[in-house]
Amino acid sequence: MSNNSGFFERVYEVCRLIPEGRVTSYGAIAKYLGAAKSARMVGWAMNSSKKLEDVPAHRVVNRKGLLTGKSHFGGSNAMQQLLEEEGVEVIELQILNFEKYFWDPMKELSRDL
DNA sequence: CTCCTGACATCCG
DNA sequence: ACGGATGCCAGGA
Repeated sequence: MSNNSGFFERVYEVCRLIPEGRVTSYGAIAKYLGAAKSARMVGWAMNSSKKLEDVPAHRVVNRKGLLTGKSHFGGSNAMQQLLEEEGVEVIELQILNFEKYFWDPMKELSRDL
């Protein structure tokens, strides 16, 4: 599972582990995988994950807490709505109290790994 | 088969 | 401090 050779597979795994009402950034996931510079790969992985229901890409935002990938959610504010439904306050694709809702895989998953 | 792009982040100048 | 260039992997044309 987590021993997959694919970089994407690891990204999917982390995304699935994101609890509801929580958000994380591409850089956090990338850094957790050991490739902070591969943050764009994380986004690209999400692109593939669009067809995967197990990957809540709407919980993954950029370092600014901005829902950059909302364009991939049908071109609507669906991404923002999903987050609001989970209890995350989002105004104009910008997450309020980003650090408060921020879920760090390195920090959270580090306990079990 | 080869080149470029892709939902970002970080370093160098 | 700000701007431009680089980096990672994989898929699409």
